[in-house]
Amino acid sequence: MKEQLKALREHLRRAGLKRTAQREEILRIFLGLEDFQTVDAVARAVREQDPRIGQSTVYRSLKLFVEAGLALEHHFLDGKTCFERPSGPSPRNYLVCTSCQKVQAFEDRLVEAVRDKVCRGLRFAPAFNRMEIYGLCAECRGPLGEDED
Amino acid sequence: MKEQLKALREHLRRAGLKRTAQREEILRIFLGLEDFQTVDAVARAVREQDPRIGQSTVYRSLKLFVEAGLALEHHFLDGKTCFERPSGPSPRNYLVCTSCQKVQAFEDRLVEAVRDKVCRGLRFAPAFNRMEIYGLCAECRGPLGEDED
DNA sequence: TTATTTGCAAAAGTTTTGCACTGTA
DNA sequence: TACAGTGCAAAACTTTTGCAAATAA
Repeated sequence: MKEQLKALREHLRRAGLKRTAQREEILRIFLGLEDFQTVDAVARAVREQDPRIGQSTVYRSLKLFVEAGLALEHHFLDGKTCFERPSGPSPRNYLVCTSCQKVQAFEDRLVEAVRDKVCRGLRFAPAFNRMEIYGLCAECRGPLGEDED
Repeated sequence: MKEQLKALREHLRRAGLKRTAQREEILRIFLGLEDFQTVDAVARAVREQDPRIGQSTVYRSLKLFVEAGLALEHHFLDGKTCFERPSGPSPRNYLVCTSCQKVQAFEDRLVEAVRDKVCRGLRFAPAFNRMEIYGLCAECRGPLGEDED
């Protein structure tokens, strides 16, 4: 069984919520999509596979997945809500291509070093942080060998 | 005359747009508010001072200010649109208090160092970047002298 | 004069909610 | 059985747009 399905059931059990076919179906479909989909895209994919599932259930389930740690909600530049399927401990740092809109996550412990330095100076107690870099991804930038940097 | 008003007029002139009382009035009110207000808050403040100004004009003006470089649009954690009044070249790095919702900008050239390092490795051509740190601000954290870090 | 801007109200898009019915525990 | 979850449609928000009247250049 998929670990995420297991995690969902565990979360439901602990929270005293019920295990339903819809929740598991929506999770399965969500996990099968490309990463960083909008609610609408998820809802359409769900409707395609099972038109009997209502869109409010999709909204409610995605929110549930966020609570269960199975999804992360984002609002990049355009403000549209989209959801990430975190793989492992999430770095929460992103490269967003302004041409093709693709998002890729990255990790770099220097980010946390900056966070600690800044927070110490301002007496800010950090809970979590994120860095977003907007620009052109390797693909949109063109073939290798071009004048770079 | 305020430099921002000058900048607005200059932008209008260059873009072949018209200088109107509403635009200048909304700018004045916007500049007088606390930083990082939602559209709705700006619209309410405008309505308070001059009920004859319609809310679509507020929306249109804020968008104009963004184009003119007089405002920056943000979507922090909750996804709500809010606007910053940039002072000087904007650092685009923020500390967001999860208790009182206050936002403070910060600058640290290490952020740009991280950006360059990451982008070089992934052939990503950065246009701009931002870092957001969520947690408790000094004020919400409590009085000085408490157990810190 | 002429094209832009405004205010209004309607429309469009997104998310939430009330409620009767269904299904899980 | 009891209560949470679902589907639907309506409501609540947020933002955009069409259009006639007003206004800047």
